[in-house]
Amino acid sequence: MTGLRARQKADKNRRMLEAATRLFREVGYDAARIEDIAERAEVSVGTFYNYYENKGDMLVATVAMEVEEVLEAGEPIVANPPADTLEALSALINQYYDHSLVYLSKDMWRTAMAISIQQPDTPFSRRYTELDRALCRQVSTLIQRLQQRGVVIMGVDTAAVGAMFFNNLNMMFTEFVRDEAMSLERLKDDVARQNRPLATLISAPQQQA
Amino acid sequence: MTGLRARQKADKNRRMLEAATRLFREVGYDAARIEDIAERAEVSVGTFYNYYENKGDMLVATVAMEVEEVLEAGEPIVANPPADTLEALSALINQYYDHSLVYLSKDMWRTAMAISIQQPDTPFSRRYTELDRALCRQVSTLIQRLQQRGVVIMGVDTAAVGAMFFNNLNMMFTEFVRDEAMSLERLKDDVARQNRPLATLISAPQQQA
DNA sequence: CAAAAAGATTGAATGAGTTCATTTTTCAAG
DNA sequence: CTTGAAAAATGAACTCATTCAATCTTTTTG
Repeated sequence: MTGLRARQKADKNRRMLEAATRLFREVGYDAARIEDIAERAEVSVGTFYNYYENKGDMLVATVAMEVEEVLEAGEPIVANPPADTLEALSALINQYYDHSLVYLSKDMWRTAMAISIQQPDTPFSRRYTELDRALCRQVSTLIQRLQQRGVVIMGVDTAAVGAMFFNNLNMMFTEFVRDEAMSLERLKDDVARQNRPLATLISAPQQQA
Repeated sequence: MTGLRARQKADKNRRMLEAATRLFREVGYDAARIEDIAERAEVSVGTFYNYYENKGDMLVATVAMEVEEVLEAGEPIVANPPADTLEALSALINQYYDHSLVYLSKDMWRTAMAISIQQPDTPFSRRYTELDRALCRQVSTLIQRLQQRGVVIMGVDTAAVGAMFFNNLNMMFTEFVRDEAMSLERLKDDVARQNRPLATLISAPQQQA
């Protein structure tokens, strides 16, 4: 059986994560004070800092959970994509976008992005970066899959094209969370429009019916 | 003649901007205390806050100056670009990148980007966003110019393609400032590689010599 | 089981950004 | 030259995130 100490530790960690996630959503990141999080989790402020390097670390931890889900939800689409380049891309990307606001608010995204840029060497920021890489690879893999199926022409550098699509969708998502008034639909439309030229140019000519 | 008050105000603002810029470069953003900036500029802390909403606002002000220069430096290239799509793009983009570290350190860039994401509604953040838009338009204009000269094929949505190139170069620059170890050369090479497929696909066939 | 070592917890103290009631300076009217 | 009002400047006080020396709990050792 696991030692008492290990169990207590896991339990405290769970309580803190839960308290923080709820508080972040309830009052926003800035207004959620460490003292409050600690109180809800029934630990002291000092204990919080034994588990997390700083306040931002805690937020990035919750974001990482979300991105992992997004990544997983993308797999079936990559495994069995629509037979049209732009449609396949949109299916994957819109899946990302639709999932993005399930657990997190725009405010939380903004803060998480800001932290991952400003403190790139904190453990959870590194994890965030890794997840970004994984998403980028997933897009590249989709292109590669389409190439194998003859939807995308041969001789295209799938890694380069995948990176380009990904950087574009990522940058546009950043713009989306920065603008509180921008809707998900608007985001999807804009990105689809931007993707169209490259998607069309790398596509093989349509088969006749 | 301008009133005494207006002159004093302009002078104080200049002193604060100068003090802040120098301190940021000397000791980094975090270590530069408002108290020190105020002392160097020979004003009180309170006065600092009469001119700038917060510490980050001051940094974004200095960044905005830098971006304006970059934008200006890009104009001659757009006016008279190399006759090859990828070369023209690289010329403009590398100009951006080379200029980026003249006044600002990676640390300052990271902080500025973080602020512009986290507090998008502060006046200087809005200016930063505007400048980003202007850069994006500049890239689109370059593509359009190449199209007019027959280097890029007709029927390409230059705004969409320009946005894609820009979002890619911007995202890659973010990655660059996040990674203290990444060199400018590495950044340029990576971006050129990513741009190649789209640049090639939108290019008109080479004229025979 | 006792004692020592290792691991965790604690919360008061620290320090930096930000606020705001008060004071000082400038300007315009009489 | 007053004087009242508007604008600006001020710095002590406040709010939090973060630290750390002291204390407590669990585990290991003899």
